[in-house]
Amino acid sequence: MNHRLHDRSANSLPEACPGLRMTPQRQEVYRVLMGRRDHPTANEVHSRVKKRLPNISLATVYNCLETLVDHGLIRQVNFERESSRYCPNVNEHGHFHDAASGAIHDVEFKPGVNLADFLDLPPGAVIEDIEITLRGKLAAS
Amino acid sequence: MNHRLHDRSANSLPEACPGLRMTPQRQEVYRVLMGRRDHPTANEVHSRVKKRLPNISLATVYNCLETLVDHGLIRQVNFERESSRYCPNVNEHGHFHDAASGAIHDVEFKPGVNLADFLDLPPGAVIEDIEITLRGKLAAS
DNA sequence: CTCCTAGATTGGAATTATTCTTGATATTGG
DNA sequence: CCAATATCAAGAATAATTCCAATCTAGGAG
Repeated sequence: MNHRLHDRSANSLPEACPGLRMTPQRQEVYRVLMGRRDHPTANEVHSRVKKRLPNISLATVYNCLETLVDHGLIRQVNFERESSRYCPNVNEHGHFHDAASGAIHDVEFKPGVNLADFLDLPPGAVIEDIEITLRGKLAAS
Repeated sequence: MNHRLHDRSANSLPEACPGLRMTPQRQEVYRVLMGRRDHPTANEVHSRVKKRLPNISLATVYNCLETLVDHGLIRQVNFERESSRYCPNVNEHGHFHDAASGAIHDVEFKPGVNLADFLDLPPGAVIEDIEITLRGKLAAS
């Protein structure tokens, strides 16, 4: 049995993340996100985490999420003005929001595409972050 | 002097918009948005509108903006969890947020591009709305 | 091993954008 | 002109998130 690169099994934080102190709360918030790869809100994360850490506060969940986002371990995703959602997929990617089911699907870029290929960027623009959100329906296939 | 198609000079609502009752408040909210094509928040719109309609309430500005959005005359734009901003450009387009100046630039699609050309959409996805937000800096050119 | 300190956690209060409610006003069709 | 309907204003209410002050905890220095 060999190790896959970047195989973060759903149980642990990455062994070393510089400057990030590991705590049971952060560990569990991260575990919960990795375990079910949907896009929960802070509230939903709180509910899930409470199964193992019944006394954790919502404020702490917010803190943990913010810390994990700051360290690039998870991503924060916003849809319209709804509650923020959190996403363990740290690759550059977009989201498709299915209006019917409410489900959110990750949308990957096709390999080799470049933003400037399809967007008229302002001259001199250096892009640091991309957020692509699509809303629509999934036709019965 | 001939009329350009869709030339909405900065003074008036489109003559006819089915199902939309014109009122001084809506007129002025729209006028203000067309007059300065930045991306003001509801609060900023309120300030600007008050110059001509000193008694207008913020709630009414919110109502007017919502109505105009519902009728497709303006677009509502959200950045992260900041206040919503409103945009008189109703073409499909994205936004570039300059972190340094705070300015927001419209970003048009290059002609002829198709979403599915660069994104791996879920099978059967029918896109109804696209939101593309870029954050970054404008390098001195 | 114990103490000390920086950082983490908690619960609740505070904040902020937005929506809701209610009563007053205005507009339109008949 | 009147009734029905839509809009407006003001302030209360809501909901997500952040802030705050008071503990708590882990890890290093001694």
